[in-house]
Amino acid sequence: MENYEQNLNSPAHEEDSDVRKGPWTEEEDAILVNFVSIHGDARWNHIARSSGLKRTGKSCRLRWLNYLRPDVRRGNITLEEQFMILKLHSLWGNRWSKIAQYLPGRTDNEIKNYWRTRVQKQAKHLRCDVNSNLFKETMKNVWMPRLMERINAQTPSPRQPIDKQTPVEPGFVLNPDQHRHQFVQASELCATSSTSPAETLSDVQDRVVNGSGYDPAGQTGFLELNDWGCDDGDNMWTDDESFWFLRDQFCHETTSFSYN
DNA sequence: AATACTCGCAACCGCTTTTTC
DNA sequence: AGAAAAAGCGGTTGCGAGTAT
Repeated sequence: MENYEQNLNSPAHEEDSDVRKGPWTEEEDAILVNFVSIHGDARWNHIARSSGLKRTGKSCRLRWLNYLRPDVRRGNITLEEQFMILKLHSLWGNRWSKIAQYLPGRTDNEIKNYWRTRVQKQAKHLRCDVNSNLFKETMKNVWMPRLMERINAQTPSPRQPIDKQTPVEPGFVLNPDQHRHQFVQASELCATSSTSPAETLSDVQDRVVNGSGYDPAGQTGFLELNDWGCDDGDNMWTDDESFWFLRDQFCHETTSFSYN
């Protein structure tokens, strides 16, 4: 731990060989919070020097943004947030800070970690490259509808239902009790778009739905959506306009797929 | 109970972009 | 206008906790 905290191989531009690295202590946190509350969260190098912390400005900024900022939201990523991440990543790729702007309280670092630990793990289990069209199609046509299905199932919609705004189209089944759209099961989906010649979307769907073709040596079995690290009880995000906008948009996109 | 392994996440690094002087 | 400094960003690393053997 000593080596970790006192890495002497710091970059040359950091003249102070006394610079601290590694995990922040409670005392350091308190100093930084106190200093920022008085002087504001700008000019990080100045803060680093003036506060007496033996940290770089970059380190101070990162600690503040990712941990100490009062509006940082901690805890499991909700289903709605998962949906947002998948959707926005499909639009913008690894633009973590841009994605984070649409997830209040979440940091780019957290979203990046979520993607790497959960989503890339899914790709690995499916034996797809995370950047492949095949995996993207699977995301869009299998995981996102299932995620939406679970979101719809767990909470009443706080907004005007979509079915009152738009006609019901192929690809949707209206649930009259809840006035909500219920997505078809992934196994019933039939993609109309093309996929890689070596393996079709339905091949991957087969692994998703049935676990067939899954490497038995893996022993862990196929990961369900429940395994994506969400907490079903944590659903405080359904009032967010961004989420509902994306949900609506996604519902329309999904109509391009049809039943078998 | 001990050891090996896996996973999640905080924090670092290097590069790029923006701001300041 | 240009150089230097600061801020921002995405990729990567490695610690520590939890789990499997």
